[in-house]
Amino acid sequence: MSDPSQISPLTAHLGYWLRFVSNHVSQGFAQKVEAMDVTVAEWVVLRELLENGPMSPSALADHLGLTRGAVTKLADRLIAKGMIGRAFRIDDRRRQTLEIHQKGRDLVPGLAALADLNEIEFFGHMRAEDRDILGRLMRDLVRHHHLKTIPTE
Amino acid sequence: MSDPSQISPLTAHLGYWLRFVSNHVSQGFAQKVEAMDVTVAEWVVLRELLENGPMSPSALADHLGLTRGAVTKLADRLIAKGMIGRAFRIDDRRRQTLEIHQKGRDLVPGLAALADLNEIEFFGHMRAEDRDILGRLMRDLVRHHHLKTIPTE
DNA sequence: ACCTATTTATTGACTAGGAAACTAAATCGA
DNA sequence: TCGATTTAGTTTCCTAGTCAATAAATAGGT
Repeated sequence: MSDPSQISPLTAHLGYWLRFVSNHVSQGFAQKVEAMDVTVAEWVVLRELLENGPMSPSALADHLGLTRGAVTKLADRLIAKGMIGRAFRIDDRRRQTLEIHQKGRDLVPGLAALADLNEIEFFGHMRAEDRDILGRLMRDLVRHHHLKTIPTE
Repeated sequence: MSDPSQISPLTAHLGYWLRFVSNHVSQGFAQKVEAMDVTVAEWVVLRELLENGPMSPSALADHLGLTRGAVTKLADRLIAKGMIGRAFRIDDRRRQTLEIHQKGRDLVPGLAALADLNEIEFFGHMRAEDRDILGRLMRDLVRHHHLKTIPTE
């Protein structure tokens, strides 16, 4: 029963390969942006706030597939760096709105260029058709499992 | 220059989708194994020690693509749970050997079954052809970028 | 033999995130 | 109106990993 030969190898799983590749893509991007004093997670938040405008931590959590706790901490770090701000509401004092500040806004174009560069470095060699297929498969998985993501498509 | 319309959306990047999907797959597996009082990282270690036999923390770090510090902490947790053991050597007292204990050994088949289940839950609905394509694209990326992988196949 | 360099593992400070308990505020219902 | 419930956000504790500094032991050169 504990015969190792009956256990499928890690590498038999698509999840294994996905994690493996994804980790390297993120790591590559992390190295590119660290010189700008921004982490990958922080970049995603900046990008999201710039594209969709100010929004609540909860909305951000839904969009990015994070917990609210994670967003609280991310926001704290970004606020400490002066890149975003918290605005409290008068109508409902539980709620707040996260909005990008000029310092954060100014960083986005440069970071976006690095993101594009990273994408090209990693996937640029693939045939356009294969890139399309990969994108379609990923979006299909997100849709099929109702994974929360950005509703702007 | 800071016109948002000139910045490609996050969702235009394959890296974004890969990260998004991969995170959910790993999280799903983490939830399945937590009932057995094991984390994903711990499972990978158990599986590695069962398949390749006792080895040093350094060797384990190389195999798994982790730093030694990470392995030290992982090993500490697994030893605390009684699943593996540390054996010190007399010939070179810097070195040690990590070996799986019976309690750990007994867990591996059940955990492997959960890994298979997770794979089916997440990718089982896809057409076999699409699964093949996805696996091929991932392996091609690993090969093209010479990403280090576990040599235990 | 002795000093230096290298190797092995550990530790502490840090980023990153999840789960669950918690606080505060608003809403709902009788 | 007032208690109960729901909601929004925070906090605490945990896993997980990095990097850098450290300690301990061995290896190597003179």
